[in-house]
Amino acid sequence: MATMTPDTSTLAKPTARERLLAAADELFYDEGIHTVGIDRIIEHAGVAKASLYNTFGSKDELVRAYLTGRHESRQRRITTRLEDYDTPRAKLLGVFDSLRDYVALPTFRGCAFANASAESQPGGVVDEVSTSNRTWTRDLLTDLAREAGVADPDALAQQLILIYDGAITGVRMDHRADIGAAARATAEILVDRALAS
Amino acid sequence: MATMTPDTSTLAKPTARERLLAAADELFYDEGIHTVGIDRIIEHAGVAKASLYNTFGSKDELVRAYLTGRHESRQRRITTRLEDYDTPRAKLLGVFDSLRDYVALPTFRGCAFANASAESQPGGVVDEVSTSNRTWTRDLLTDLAREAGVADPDALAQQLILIYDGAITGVRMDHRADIGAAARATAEILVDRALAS
DNA sequence: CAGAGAGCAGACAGACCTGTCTACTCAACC
DNA sequence: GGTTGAGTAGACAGGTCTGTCTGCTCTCTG
Repeated sequence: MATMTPDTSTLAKPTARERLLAAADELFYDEGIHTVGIDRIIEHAGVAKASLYNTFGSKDELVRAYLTGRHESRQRRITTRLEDYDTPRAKLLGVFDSLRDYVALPTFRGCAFANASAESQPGGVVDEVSTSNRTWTRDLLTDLAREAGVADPDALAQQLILIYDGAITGVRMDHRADIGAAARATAEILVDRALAS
Repeated sequence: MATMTPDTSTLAKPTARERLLAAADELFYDEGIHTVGIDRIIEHAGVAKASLYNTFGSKDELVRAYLTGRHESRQRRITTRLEDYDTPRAKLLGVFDSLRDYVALPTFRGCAFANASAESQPGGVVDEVSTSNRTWTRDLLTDLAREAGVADPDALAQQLILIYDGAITGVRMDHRADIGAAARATAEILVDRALAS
């Protein structure tokens, strides 16, 4: 049963791929994709340039890996969080509990996909990963709204996405600590209103 | 009474400054600031490189002029629109009428300030202009909410900003035509709820 | 011990970017 | 008609960017 695949997540020193991905994640997210050059990334990762190009092939593919990683860790973060809640209504609001905690982190600097999209050509790598990330969120909220028994799940999901995106932009631009809580409260108003009708 | 100042907005050929600003506005907004080089701008403006540096001094100052122009035209657009409405409540919703129309334009590509901010160093030119733009919006909504007589104008303004920002992000990322209307409808729910209590 | 695979260090090519500078044109105005 | 100001065209410097390539050093495994 036990395979020989090394458990890279718990012990031993990280591979070049992992260090590159960690460096890209930090630098791209903090400073933007165009602003951060290959040299900064390999220096921060403590890795040779050849390792980057052997592993990823191009900066564009590194960007794809960076965004894919963000997408997956976001899915994990929310999915895990929702296990703490029982009812569909509680899960809907749990998404906003997760958001509230997330935007309060000192490392928060907005939505990685929106940020990347702002400085990329349409139709490129960024659009691909962004789209699947957006779809996942909308589906999650629509499904939960349906399970909760609201009359128009699409409409409620759309309202909640407005709040969700708005909180991310607001914290990013205004640096107000209370926006996460305000979003959670506003979401509750809209959920309960949809459940009441 | 009639001065000799040429009315550049109505007739005659635009000055180099105006053509540069128009080119910067279009290219920076469509493709991002880092992506668009000086050469593309002067070519699009039909202007010599020396004219750019004589007029603005640096690319950074051109960026500032671009964002300042966006800020001012946004103020004009909303202020003018609000003259059509009588009551504070109608004006609050008028902001979202304006938003709904604006995000429906084929040229819409999100918030110029948020986009610029995603690819700029904190504390630079972008932050300066962005901050005044954000403050203006918040003050506008807070003042209108107060005039409308709601119990907690700050809270309502915060909720409406969530919706406002969310609509901009949503249209930008999802390309859904109906988000503008959904934002208007959600704003109405929150305004009326604040007025009822 | 020998060999292989992974990674490191860094030079280099070629493109592109910002900003400067020179030399020329043209129109307005006293 | 001469001067002045605004603009044009384009070469150029100096830096930075991505991506390639060569040669070396580990470390693990058979």
